[in-house]
Amino acid sequence: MAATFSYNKKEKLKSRKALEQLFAKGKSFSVFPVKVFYMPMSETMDHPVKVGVGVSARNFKKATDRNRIKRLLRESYRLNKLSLNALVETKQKQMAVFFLYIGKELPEYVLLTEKMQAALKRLEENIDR
RNA sequence: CUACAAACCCGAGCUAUCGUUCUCCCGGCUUAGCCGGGGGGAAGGAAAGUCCGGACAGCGCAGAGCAACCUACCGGUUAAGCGCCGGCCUCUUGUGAAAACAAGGGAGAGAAAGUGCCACAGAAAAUAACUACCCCAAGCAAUUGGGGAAAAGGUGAAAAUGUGAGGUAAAAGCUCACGGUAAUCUGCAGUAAUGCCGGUUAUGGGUAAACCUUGGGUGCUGUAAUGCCACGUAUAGGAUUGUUUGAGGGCGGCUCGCCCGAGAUCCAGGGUAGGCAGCAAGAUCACGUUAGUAAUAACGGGGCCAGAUAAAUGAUAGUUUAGAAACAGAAUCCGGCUUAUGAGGUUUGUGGUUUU
RNA sequence: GGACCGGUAGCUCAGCUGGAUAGAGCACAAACCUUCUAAGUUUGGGGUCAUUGGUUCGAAUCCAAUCCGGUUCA
Repeated sequence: MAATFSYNKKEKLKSRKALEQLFAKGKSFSVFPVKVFYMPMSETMDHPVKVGVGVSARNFKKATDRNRIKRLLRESYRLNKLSLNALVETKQKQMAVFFLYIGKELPEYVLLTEKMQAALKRLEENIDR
């Protein structure tokens, strides 16, 4: 697959079953204000790394705010995902990842990009464990 | 010219790079799909609150009674409405000597069917007699008893239709005159609410956003409805109950009636949580003409304008308006109402200032 | 997406149905008791009854709209 910055339907984590498993059995760490859930998957998927994003409706009542945070999360993942994807692919693994925003204020794009880079780096370190 | 208020309009444009979703065309492949290239569409005026009303679907194309809920001046408008338009009555404010005019508000049927409630104060708060007044009786007298009488009495949100005259023992709509209010009848104007003139009757405090009465209306549930396809498990276990002496059901609260009827309820455990239709051409949008005071309707030719499913419009940089736009994100679809909202524009009203 | 409930003192609640004093417990403050503290006793302060409007003589209570918080169905 070509190394692009895409983030289309295939790369999204959509299955309700997979999400339940991820939250129940997956591991997690947080790089404030983002909490990362991740889990290696055994069954084959149509893309090696599937990613979802989310915000709590409790912290952000307005739908526009939630939409914006999700967009920013997606954007920062999309632009920084390359090395993780390459690593996972060379190791012949499959992964499900979920980014949950746990802050209580609207983030700046620059800050969120930094945090996302840090989170992805840590994911790469933890990939074998 | 400026400040404030109200109503309406508008709700951002362009360029570059990287991306999302739907769709059409072309090409390729290992052809229910995927990949590559190209074209096109892609949130709102409120998408919101869920406060009303429909469309559509299912429930037996739901039968009777009660209950419950909604609604309430009149006419028009609409698919429909607690919306909108026009009118009537009424209240408040302003101007005015008044008539009236202007602006704004009105859950605007019935208190003369019945029941309830009306604190404190006050004689009394609704079949009014405490004081004072008048008459009769008793008593030397103070006074006591019986009756008449709503004309006077601090109060109170509210006190029994106002003024004047007659009348009387004292009084009283008891009678009369001029009024007020309510009901009703004739006539006139108006489709009607209602208004005006005249007559009759009454003079009964308020409260129906207290119960209630009257007129009108409502079957219920909602697109996660509903129809279908695919996949999977346990045709297993325990308890209670029932099979014509009828469990249970027919998605509304109760009763009745009708129909179906061999399973029903609970416990523990197991499985699935995918796809297609519904689902995007319609009470549609903008324009024009005609009818109408208006809401709105009819006609004409023209346009096609989101369709996702952990859920699509973004990020970065520059630039323009005007200041790195405010409120804010479709989820079955429409018509309203309500609320939030940046800058600018238009109109109307009020105040101030300057010039003539 | 639909349905429903609530908002009263710093906290937990009553009062609302049925209209006229805003109250209870805990907490807080002061005094008494004690060598001191706790406990106990007595006293006190503290409320735009979520907001706005309406009905009424009078509204925490009735009605309407709005804001905020919560529950529930599939």
